[in-house]
Amino acid sequence: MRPEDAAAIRDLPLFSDAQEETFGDLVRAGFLQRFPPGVVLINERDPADFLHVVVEGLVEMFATGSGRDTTISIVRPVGTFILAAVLNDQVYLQSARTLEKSQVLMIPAERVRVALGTDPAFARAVVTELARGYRRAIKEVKNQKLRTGAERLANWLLKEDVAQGASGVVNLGFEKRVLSSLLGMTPENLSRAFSTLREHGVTIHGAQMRLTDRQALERLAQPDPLIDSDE
Amino acid sequence: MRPEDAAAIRDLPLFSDAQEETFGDLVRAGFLQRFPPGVVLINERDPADFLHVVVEGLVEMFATGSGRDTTISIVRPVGTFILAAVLNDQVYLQSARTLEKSQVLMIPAERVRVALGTDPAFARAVVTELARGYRRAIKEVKNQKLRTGAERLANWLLKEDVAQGASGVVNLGFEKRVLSSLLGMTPENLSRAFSTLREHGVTIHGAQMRLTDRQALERLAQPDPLIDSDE
DNA sequence: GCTCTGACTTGATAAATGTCAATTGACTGA
DNA sequence: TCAGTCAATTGACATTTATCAAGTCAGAGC
Repeated sequence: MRPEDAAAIRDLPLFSDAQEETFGDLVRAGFLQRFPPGVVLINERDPADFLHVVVEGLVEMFATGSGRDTTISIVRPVGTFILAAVLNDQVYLQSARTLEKSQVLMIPAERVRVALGTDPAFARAVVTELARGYRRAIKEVKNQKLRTGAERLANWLLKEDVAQGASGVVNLGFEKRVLSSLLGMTPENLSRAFSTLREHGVTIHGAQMRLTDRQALERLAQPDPLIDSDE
Repeated sequence: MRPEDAAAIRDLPLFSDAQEETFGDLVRAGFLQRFPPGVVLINERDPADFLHVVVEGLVEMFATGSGRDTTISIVRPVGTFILAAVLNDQVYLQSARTLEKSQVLMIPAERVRVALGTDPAFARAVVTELARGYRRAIKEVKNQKLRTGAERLANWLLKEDVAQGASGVVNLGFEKRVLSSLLGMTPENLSRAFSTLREHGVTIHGAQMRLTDRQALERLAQPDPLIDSDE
């Protein structure tokens, strides 16, 4: 593992307060693997044997059921999955698939549970991270139940613009069909939602969107920090 | 507080492994209050000053946005809300309202955070509870995104029947409009969904439903333990 | 440069769900 | 017993979203 990768992992709030020994143990026990795009890393229903850390690339968390599938979230570097399954030693509720070439550190679940028991600072960080995960999930339930598809798209664009430097330009970074799945709609419907947004301050250029009238977009989106703010 | 209430709270997985002193501190610091039905106990956006324990009654967790509102969950005795907001000292993402006459113990948030830092057994229980909360929320995201309204109703009935003793009779326990909100649909649509289920093994008698052909209902519902099992 | 493939867009139609209004039934209070 | 209120049901219609099909475009491979 390159030193800068270890440093980036160390900087994650989950690990930043852990004792040096704890962090060293976790990272040394982990396997760092490279994967090409399109590889399924874990399957829902699998036992949670590893805590995965996305060091480089992009990973889609998804789930299937009733003959349908849906994207639950996109994990960027440096991000982890799935802490709750690892800590409670239960099966994964989601599958994960690389969207682009990725590097993933796989830390054995047992080592994470041991660290939880021996390092109080790490335990506190785990609590904070689990609470943040819960709050993000509640925000998503609200996003799905309280908003139409076009509203979810509008809010996603506003949020993503801020995440990408608030320049008024949003680069998608993955295929539109993944975005449609994340937002809870079909690819055709996402296309129609983008068409709707053309009249509300957005222009579309392939995988890049420009927010040309932010206030018009916000009027449609009605952003709410209790749904849209970062955790 | 009646001894049997304290015993019931003690039996909650969150508290059952806490040291006697920790548990005593938390309970003594709490205010036990009685509320009539229809009372809002907390509002979303409020600072999380208390961990609430529903000792008796029934509490609806709900949220509003875009001029709409939705029921996120129903808390029965003995259940708590909202641990994640208390631990991370952040605003509530949900509001709570009594559905019937209720007794609620309100434990100051600071005391919970102190207990987290001093009692390792309690801290482990907190981790487990936060992980369960996260997993429940992910199951709800899947429920909302992967299923139609009638499928959600069918699965709710199957699950609730088991929770009520698997007798084939489900007593709603609150108004149907609350159930419609919980399932993510309008009251009219719930009514239509119940009509649909009449042809799939369910008969409706006011607030009581009978499952007359469980297999027919399961064929429509397609229950999935990764969505429907208890956490 | 050409062909093929897959993502995306668009059109038409179907299904699911929401909105609005009217009616019915149960419950409460006088 | 009657009147009023509220929840629920049902009907009609509107909106949102899904499905299916056809066409377009960009990119990859030869």
